[in-house]
Amino acid sequence: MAHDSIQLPCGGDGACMRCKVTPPTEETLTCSICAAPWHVGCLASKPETLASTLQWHCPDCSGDPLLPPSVATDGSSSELFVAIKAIEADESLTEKEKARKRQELVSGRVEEDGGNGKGESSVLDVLDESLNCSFCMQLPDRPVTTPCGHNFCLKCFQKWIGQGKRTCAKCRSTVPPKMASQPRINSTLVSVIRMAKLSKSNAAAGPLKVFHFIHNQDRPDKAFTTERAQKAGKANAASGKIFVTVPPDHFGPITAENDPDRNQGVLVGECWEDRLECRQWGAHLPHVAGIAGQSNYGAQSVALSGGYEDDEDHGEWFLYTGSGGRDLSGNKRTNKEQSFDQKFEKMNEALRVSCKKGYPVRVVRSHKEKRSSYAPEKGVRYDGVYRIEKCWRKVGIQGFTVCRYLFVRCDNEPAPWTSDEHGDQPRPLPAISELKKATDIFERKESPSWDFDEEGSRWKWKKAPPPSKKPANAADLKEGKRTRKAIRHSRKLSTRERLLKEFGCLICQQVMSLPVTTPCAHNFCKSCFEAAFTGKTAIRERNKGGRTLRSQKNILNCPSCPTDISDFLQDLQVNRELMDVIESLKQKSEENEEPAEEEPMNGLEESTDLGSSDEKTGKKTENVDPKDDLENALPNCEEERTSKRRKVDTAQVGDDDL
DNA sequence: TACCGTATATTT
DNA sequence: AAATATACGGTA
Repeated sequence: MAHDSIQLPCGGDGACMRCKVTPPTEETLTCSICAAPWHVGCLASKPETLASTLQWHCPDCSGDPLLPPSVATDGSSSELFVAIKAIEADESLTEKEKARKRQELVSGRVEEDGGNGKGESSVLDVLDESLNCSFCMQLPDRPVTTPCGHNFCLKCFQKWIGQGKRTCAKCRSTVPPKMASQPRINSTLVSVIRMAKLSKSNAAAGPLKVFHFIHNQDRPDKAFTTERAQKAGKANAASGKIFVTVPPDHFGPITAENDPDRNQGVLVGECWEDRLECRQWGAHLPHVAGIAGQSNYGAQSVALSGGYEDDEDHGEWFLYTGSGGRDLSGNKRTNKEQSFDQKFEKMNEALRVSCKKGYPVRVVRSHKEKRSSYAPEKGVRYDGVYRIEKCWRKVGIQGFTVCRYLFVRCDNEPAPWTSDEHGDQPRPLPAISELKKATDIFERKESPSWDFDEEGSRWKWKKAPPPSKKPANAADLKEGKRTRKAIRHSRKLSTRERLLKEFGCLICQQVMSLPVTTPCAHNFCKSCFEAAFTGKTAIRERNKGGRTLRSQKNILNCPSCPTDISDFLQDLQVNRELMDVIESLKQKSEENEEPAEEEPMNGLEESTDLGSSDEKTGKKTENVDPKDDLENALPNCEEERTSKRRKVDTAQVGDDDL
């Protein structure tokens, strides 16, 4: 975790890691998110108000999540400051209790929720009771799960690790090095928590908004152009039909109007197998290059694929590196070695134009980015739009100059890794320490074209987007016929049922019993999980096979991904917190047992029945696709999508067709 | 690890 | 209009 800030918290011994002094209590400040203590004297900016003191977020945490809107009142923060100190000094309290007390102090309430009487609303309580992160006592933000089955916020966990701890904060089990260095976000929990929150906030309001994670269902009309290309495999394939009708120089989200096939647009969280498939949905058109743009017009999208080691990903914001500086002679497509300096020209200039104008830039993340906690584990995922707030040049890791860009998220839909019900709100820019050594610093002077509209509480175009210079994809215009959208209805599931559905085992697809969570953040029934390894011993002799046999340790892969989880298998721990949640949900579901009216669940064939005379090869029927229902709970997280299964989500009420 | 079909921006 | 340069892919 490269911390950009030179501000540092106090270490395990209480000494400030920056100035090395152990500050007195009154000079320490505790982060309300990660609970780490900081030396006030070493902070660049101190909270000024009472409220902000109580809700103070440390530089690590505040660089990223929303800061509480700064309160205008000045204040004698001292009293509350003192109150907090008192709590912290109270030896009779456990850390947990302290954290809770702090929270209560801050919020001035004992427990959120309370009201809303209806049984439905208390699903949040169910999660709350079992799943809370023991650092901040909130439902985990970007939840990560230790092999011992305890759930924390990513940031709280990283903070803990950053203090040199290598044990679980809850049970003191050892945290494996891989988990410490590359914690994976547990997407099932992300979805479930968000869903629970949504169900609460929408209890009285309109239909529940669910974020679909839909897999690309069609293949290109013409996947290959030449025999040779076909033979050589996908890497050499022509990219095929573009399904959306936006022009190639379209900026911003792709909306339903431009998605004739599905009429829903490209939603945050959508995943594709590879860059070619991603391209077909228009999220990022170049199938090799990381930047889509034109130097005199702007950049529409970027990919984070781990190709540039200077990149630094913090989720809602990241530092991106320009392209070029590499020797591509010899017919190479990429080259890890940089051999000359980058300049603000071509694609790098295009990015600078988007910065200058404040255009929204679509961002996709690829599984190839291994250093980021926010990368999908497979394929390519659309993560929404970001703005480039500033750019500059600096000497990169390899010693040559690189162009740098600060991307900050500004999308109306929540990012795939948060459980927030809403998208971004304007956030303060993170402090970037490398700016001190930067040259050619460029910041936007004019007001951004894409900006937050306070009235509507949404991001939108404040100035007209630049006129497209290219024709919209004509492929779809040829047949005027609209795809008939499959009608899929199912009986309306209660919130609890839908939540339960999220807890599907990745193997049996039933609601998990005795759930276990792998270090790679996949969830299974304990029995299914174990069954997947029966007959495979932890020790195996490898007499054959071309390789030399080195360690005796068997490589046992997660059933959902290539991660070696043999260590995890050795000491299999049930995720009890998760299990408690499931049990409570089940129990309450049965209690409330309302006979739901069965509605016909019809065919949901995913629309391959294009009205046109397409030579659809009718392939892609690889999946038996058990019509979904509670029993066939398909987890709907992109991280969890392992096969070509299709998510059949039906939560939207008005999703009928023409 | 080597290698190549492709798409597109930019230059000729 | 055609040629060239470039690109954070993907596969055997």
